[in-house]
Amino acid sequence: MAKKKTAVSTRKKPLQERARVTVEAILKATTQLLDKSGDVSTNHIADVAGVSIGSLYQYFPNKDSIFGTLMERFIEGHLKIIEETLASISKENLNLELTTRTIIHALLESNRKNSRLAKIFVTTLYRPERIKLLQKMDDRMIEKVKEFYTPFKDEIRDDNMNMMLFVLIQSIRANSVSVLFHTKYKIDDPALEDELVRLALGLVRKNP
Amino acid sequence: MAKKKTAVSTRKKPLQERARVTVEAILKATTQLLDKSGDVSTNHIADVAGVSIGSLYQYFPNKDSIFGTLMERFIEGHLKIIEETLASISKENLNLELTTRTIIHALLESNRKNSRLAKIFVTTLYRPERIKLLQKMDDRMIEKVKEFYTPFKDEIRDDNMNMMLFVLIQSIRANSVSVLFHTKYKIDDPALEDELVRLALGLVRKNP
DNA sequence: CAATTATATGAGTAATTACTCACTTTTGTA
DNA sequence: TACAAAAGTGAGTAATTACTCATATAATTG
Repeated sequence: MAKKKTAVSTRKKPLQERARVTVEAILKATTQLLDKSGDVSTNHIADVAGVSIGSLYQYFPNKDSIFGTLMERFIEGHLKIIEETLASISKENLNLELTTRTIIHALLESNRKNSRLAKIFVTTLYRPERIKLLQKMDDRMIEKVKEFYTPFKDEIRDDNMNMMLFVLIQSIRANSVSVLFHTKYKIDDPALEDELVRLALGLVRKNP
Repeated sequence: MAKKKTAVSTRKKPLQERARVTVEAILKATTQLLDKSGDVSTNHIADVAGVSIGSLYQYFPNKDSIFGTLMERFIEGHLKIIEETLASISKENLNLELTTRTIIHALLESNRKNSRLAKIFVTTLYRPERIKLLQKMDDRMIEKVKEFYTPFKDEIRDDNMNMMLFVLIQSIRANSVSVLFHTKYKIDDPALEDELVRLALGLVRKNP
């Protein structure tokens, strides 16, 4: 069949190490195929992963759940980056511009390294079956960034906080992903980082 | 067959009025289906359009070309909005903030009214077969916005001009589309417009 | 009013493909 | 070692679906 909705994940959780290897191989193969080839059928995924199609369906209830898993990982990665930056910044000598730049740099770097995942993100994100996940993840992002900015609460605006952060997050995400598709504007161009820092500060800073 | 690449558009151009009606019906039906239903097969599109599948293939060499046409229209619409705003602004009493707000307002309004098309845009844009079109359209957008800002060249930055405008365009586009998928942040929330205006000015204005 | 060209039709088809299931092999453990 | 549970296999299948083509109708033109 071409389409089919299987009941929500009643599949096995991998318990043994070899099973975890299988699952990872499937995810890796999917990433590769989504990036390169046109053929992202489950059979082909299984082939490339060096695994039988039966094994694939032991751990993923349907094809879409593979994409879903990849997407969750992508956002989790971003949340983790913010957390780590949050933890690493020195509590003395706090500097709004510098910490903003640090986090933007880290996000850009992450998208550069995981460009495949990042591209898949944008091509599979805005599908009806994903919207809820998207909203939940955006909420978490906003909370994290809010936390990130608390040490600077005297410097930043407090009107419109949520919308402001929403716009900030969307902008950084959109730019750091869309450059992956462009040849003219590149993710490792320092000018991109500069513009995003300027964008962020222009948004969050109180008007003097 | 599930996939097939037909030679590039060797199809008929609609000459008579009835043929143009047919083409429009197909595009309209496709828009509807992409927005609502899961079934966007060509047969179903033809059904909803009230047209035979044979007619569909008289004017579209393959399924994807329908999406391509829709996408071109979407961007053409945005370019037109900028042009119109450009034409309408009074040559005296030029005001950077006001004109920026005018154009952002118009773009948001356009996306609100054509929300279906806007959503399709984002879900079908970043596919390998579209990237070239995307780049060409982004280039045109940048040139248009550059033109838009020439009357204010004393007030705005002139370093990094292209990257600056690229980031600006991506940001406005991403935000005005992504809110269409969210329930919490809405496209007709005045706060969104405010944030985008702030974002734009923060990016383009010279540092005092 | 032909003759020509444009438009419309839709049953048929060849490919593709998501997923199942009956079965085998491997691993953990009592 | 025996047994159960976990993991792995892959041929088979039922749907789906993009697209063709032989044919019919409508509009245009001379």
